Amino acid sequence: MADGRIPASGHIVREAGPPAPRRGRPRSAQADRAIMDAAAEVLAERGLAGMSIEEVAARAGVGKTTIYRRWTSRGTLALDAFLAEFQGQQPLPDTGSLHDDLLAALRAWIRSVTGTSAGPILASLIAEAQRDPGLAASWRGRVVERLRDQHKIMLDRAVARGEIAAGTDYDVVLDLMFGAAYHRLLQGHQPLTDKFARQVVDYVVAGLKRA
Amino acid sequence: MADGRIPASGHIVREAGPPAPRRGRPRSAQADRAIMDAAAEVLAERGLAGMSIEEVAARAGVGKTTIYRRWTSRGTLALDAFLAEFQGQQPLPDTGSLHDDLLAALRAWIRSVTGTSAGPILASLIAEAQRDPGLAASWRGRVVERLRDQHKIMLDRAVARGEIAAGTDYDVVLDLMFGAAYHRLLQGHQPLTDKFARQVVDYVVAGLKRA
Amino acid sequence: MADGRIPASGHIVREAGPPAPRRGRPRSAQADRAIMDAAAEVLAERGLAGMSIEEVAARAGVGKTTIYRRWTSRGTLALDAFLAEFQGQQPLPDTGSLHDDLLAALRAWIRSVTGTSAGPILASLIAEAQRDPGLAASWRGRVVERLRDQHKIMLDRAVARGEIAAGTDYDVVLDLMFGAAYHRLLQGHQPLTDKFARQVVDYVVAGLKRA
Amino acid sequence: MADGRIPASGHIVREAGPPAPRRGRPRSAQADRAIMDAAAEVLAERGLAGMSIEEVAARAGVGKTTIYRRWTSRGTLALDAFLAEFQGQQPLPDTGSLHDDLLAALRAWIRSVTGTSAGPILASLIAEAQRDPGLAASWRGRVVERLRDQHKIMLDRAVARGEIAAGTDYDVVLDLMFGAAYHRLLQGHQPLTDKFARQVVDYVVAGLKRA
DNA sequence: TCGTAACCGAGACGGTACGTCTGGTCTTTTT
DNA sequence: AAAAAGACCAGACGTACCGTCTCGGTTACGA
Repeated sequence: MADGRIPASGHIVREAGPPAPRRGRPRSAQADRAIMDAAAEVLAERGLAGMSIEEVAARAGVGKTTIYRRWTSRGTLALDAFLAEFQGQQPLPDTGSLHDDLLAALRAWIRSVTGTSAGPILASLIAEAQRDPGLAASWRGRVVERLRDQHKIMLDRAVARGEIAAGTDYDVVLDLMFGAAYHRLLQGHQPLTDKFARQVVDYVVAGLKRA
Repeated sequence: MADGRIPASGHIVREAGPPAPRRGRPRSAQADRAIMDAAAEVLAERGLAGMSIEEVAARAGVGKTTIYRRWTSRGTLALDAFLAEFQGQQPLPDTGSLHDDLLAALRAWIRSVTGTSAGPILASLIAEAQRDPGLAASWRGRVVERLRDQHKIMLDRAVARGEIAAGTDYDVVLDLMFGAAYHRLLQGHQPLTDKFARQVVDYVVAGLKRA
Repeated sequence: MADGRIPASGHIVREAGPPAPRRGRPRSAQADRAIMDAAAEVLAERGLAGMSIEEVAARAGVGKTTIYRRWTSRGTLALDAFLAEFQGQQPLPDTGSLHDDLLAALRAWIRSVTGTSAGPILASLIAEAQRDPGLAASWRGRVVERLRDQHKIMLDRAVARGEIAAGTDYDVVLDLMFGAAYHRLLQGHQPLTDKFARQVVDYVVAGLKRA
Repeated sequence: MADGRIPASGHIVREAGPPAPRRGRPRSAQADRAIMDAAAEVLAERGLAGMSIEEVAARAGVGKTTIYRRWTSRGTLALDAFLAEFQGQQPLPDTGSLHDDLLAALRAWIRSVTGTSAGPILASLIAEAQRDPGLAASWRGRVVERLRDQHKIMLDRAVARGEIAAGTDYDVVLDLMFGAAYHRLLQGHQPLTDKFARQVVDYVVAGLKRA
């Protein structure tokens, strides 16, 4: 599963059969919300490095155990709080042209990352994932792969339209495009401008049509 | 300067004039070496996340202040220990063809990153740089820019040979290529294979010639 | 009442009248037994300090509330578990001589306290009573006073036999004798030997006849 | 040693020889005082059961580690704070008569225990010692034995005067007398009155002269 | 025979305190 | 003036229990 979220009740996971009885007091949805809100708040104020479980618990008016019961680590909690906002800001454009689709997608990403507090948070989540294997797995499964699946649809359409060759390696194409963008976000050696977006897409599409 | 290393003597930096008298006991070169060795050792064993100043000091047989006197943070110490090995493993190929130059450079990078302990350390240094502005500055100045300057020489040669256009934006080209590589290193969603290196260089060069 | 045991049903205590209707599901005698057994087990293994309600509940296969419904505190539960064994090990000797009666009583107490697990448990119950007023009251009512009433019978008999004066302050006599014994149990500065028992009784009886 | 106090510096204990160099920063005497004062304060306010290391640290304006560096447990810290006041309140009377010496000593003990906050603290220290072997050892060594040595001097004098026999077992005599007093303190079944003191001493001295 | 009251096990809840770890600083003596 | 040593304050960590609460369900009585 690898989503960092700890499932309710210590029972063995059931594959099928009746809907499972659910014993004991159910998890409080209110606590859930309070924790997520508090986490998002602290995250925006101080970043992931300055976010302690202790403070999130205090702000949410919740015991620390109530957090530890749901998330395995600071990182996975932050990921959930982050995705609540970031998820859905990444559209799946359909302009009829690969070039314009990719450009729209990249622009949306850049806009999220430079225009909101998402940029540094996203960066620090990748950073945290380097030391928290559980978060790394969640990150790959819930962010990287999910976004990538969306983006592959654009490439599928381009193949269907005959714009690019059928055997194209989608992963490499997307690594080129988003790798460049993540590179600038993480290293900070150059700004994430709109001109950059256009240049990247131009190069990538040019390479695709030639290759 | 931004190299994270703290210069000897707390005196005001002298611009010119006599070679400066240097009062008091000079810094121990032996302590220097012991610290670097200990840091490299811990770094290899436990990674940056598991490296505490406390332990490095203990292993080096050195007081904590002796470390704090030389480096501003855990990250800058780790950077120094890292560069002692990584520096120089990145060659400046000159094959007479842009494609082969880029491929050789990327292959060297991938070899360092997958074949030695440098990969995870490099990743964790980038991670640490997200929370330590001093390290971020050092990282950009001593790693990113330095390597980039090397790589730009390859592109200069290609322009001179007439392989690519004169106005080409080197930064974007290098971001595409190395961005893709860093992307796979940091996200871990796909492996850093030789095939990947070839594909990336093919795409980038194709795009360059077309654009 | 002060016995730490909580009576069934939250109803107002009735003074007299019909035998009370008793509505709702009656308390499970099986749970009762399971709790007492589990408590005795943990008590023997880890002592009172290492006995948590949580673990007793888990071992007894019982919800924590089922325990809290019956006992006001860890101490009162432990007292019940303790008395189940200790009660009845303290005989009421009747040898025809005060000296021998007291000696038999003291010997029985010392045997319980040194020969079984009762010693440390008894000590830790007195310890716990210092911080739990409810337990302190129960302890006095159910252990100290009860035992004392028994011992006073021996003194009554001695008075009847003309062995000691009629006005003798029983409390002081018993405090001397058992105080010395408790002292050694709690401070551990000297062992509770049979010789000690004999000496104590000798001194006390000598003092009684003289005074 | 068994005094619960942790000696400074991690060095091996030296038996003899030069006064030892003492490396590193010495323990702060100011922190020492602040901790003791804070502990005494909390102890008086809430008793030992309500005294947490956390609060003592906070009140003393000191890090928790600074306390843990000096004392092995809550109990040994409390003992130190307690003895700072209690020690010295127990005189060594010399009236020329065993009866009057013992009475004066017992009265002084009762006065300390009933007239000041020492009573409940003393009781809770004995209680705590039942679960903390380190405290138990300190308690025996620093309180019980020390006081007992004082009291034995009174008995020595009585032997010298020919008041009591030479072979008298001092431990039993003192257990009788102070055992009775501790008994009332810990069980609370009867008050520690002056009449009680007189009766106890009368019985004990009567027993001694007869035996 | 049904409703209602009190019980049952499970487990989540808000808290407190634990003892440890590390960070970065400060204070000694020694070189 | 720098070194090694080690104590200093601060504060987060993750855990253990506390005593309470909220579920779904059971058991007995009395209407």
